[in-house]
Amino acid sequence: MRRKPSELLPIELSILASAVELARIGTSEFYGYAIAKEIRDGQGAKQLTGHGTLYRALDRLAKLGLVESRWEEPELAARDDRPRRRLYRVTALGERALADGRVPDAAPAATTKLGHGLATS
Amino acid sequence: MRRKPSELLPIELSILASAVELARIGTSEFYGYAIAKEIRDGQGAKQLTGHGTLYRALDRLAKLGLVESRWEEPELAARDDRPRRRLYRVTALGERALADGRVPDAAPAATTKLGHGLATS
DNA sequence: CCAGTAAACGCATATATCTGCCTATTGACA
DNA sequence: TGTCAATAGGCAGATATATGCGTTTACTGG
Repeated sequence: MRRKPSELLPIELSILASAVELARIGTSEFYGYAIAKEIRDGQGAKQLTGHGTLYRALDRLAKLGLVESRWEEPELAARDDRPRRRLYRVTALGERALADGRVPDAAPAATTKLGHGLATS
Repeated sequence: MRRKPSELLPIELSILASAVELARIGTSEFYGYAIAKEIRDGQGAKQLTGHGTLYRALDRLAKLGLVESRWEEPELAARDDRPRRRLYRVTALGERALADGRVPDAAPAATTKLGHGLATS
């Protein structure tokens, strides 16, 4: 789909919106399956059929630095007798991205532009 | 299907056989999914389509005392990054059942027959 | 021997995450 | 503007276990 790097896709917006809403309610961390259900119920992104799409979207958001993730403590999942969850939280960058509706470019070549275009790796 | 209590069903025989074979090789404990694959590959029980059938068979074997189960340590599953397994091992009773091809009645009303027929619950 | 019923089976789905593979879409560039 | 390529989406399946529900099978009792 040759993504435009500054724009958020509908599904990504849905995720961030759901997550921020959850955080407002009091749940600071979320996980894929729960978001999937919420999006599906709310018709957020015209129904995601499988879950693959969502998990890949989460990967993208993580790569963009808009969310952070950690694995749930294994004992907790064991106690609740269910598969282990990967817990996500929206970063400050993520919140800004949602508010702006666009990705604040993480490597700010915008203002400073050191060496203008030199490979920073 | 109105089970005859003394007989083992094909799937139950398959499970016990696979498990005992595994034990002979050196793996004393097994788990549902692995057995499912082995049975499916070996055409043990004319292909089990879903896994529900197998897990219920395992429950029955456990209830009969032919296998024992325990949950895998959560940290181990976490380290291997996969869902937690329920580990089974064939009991002595189970081995005997497999050898005999029938269930040695667990509550031996056979020989002793104390009080002949009194409710033992 | 036949009817009634208990129990096993098959299929679907829930819980959770992730990957592969093919298709559809779209931004970028000529 | 039209083509190319990068990427997102969709479907399926792997990893594990478990339950609900309708159908089928087979045992048991009359």
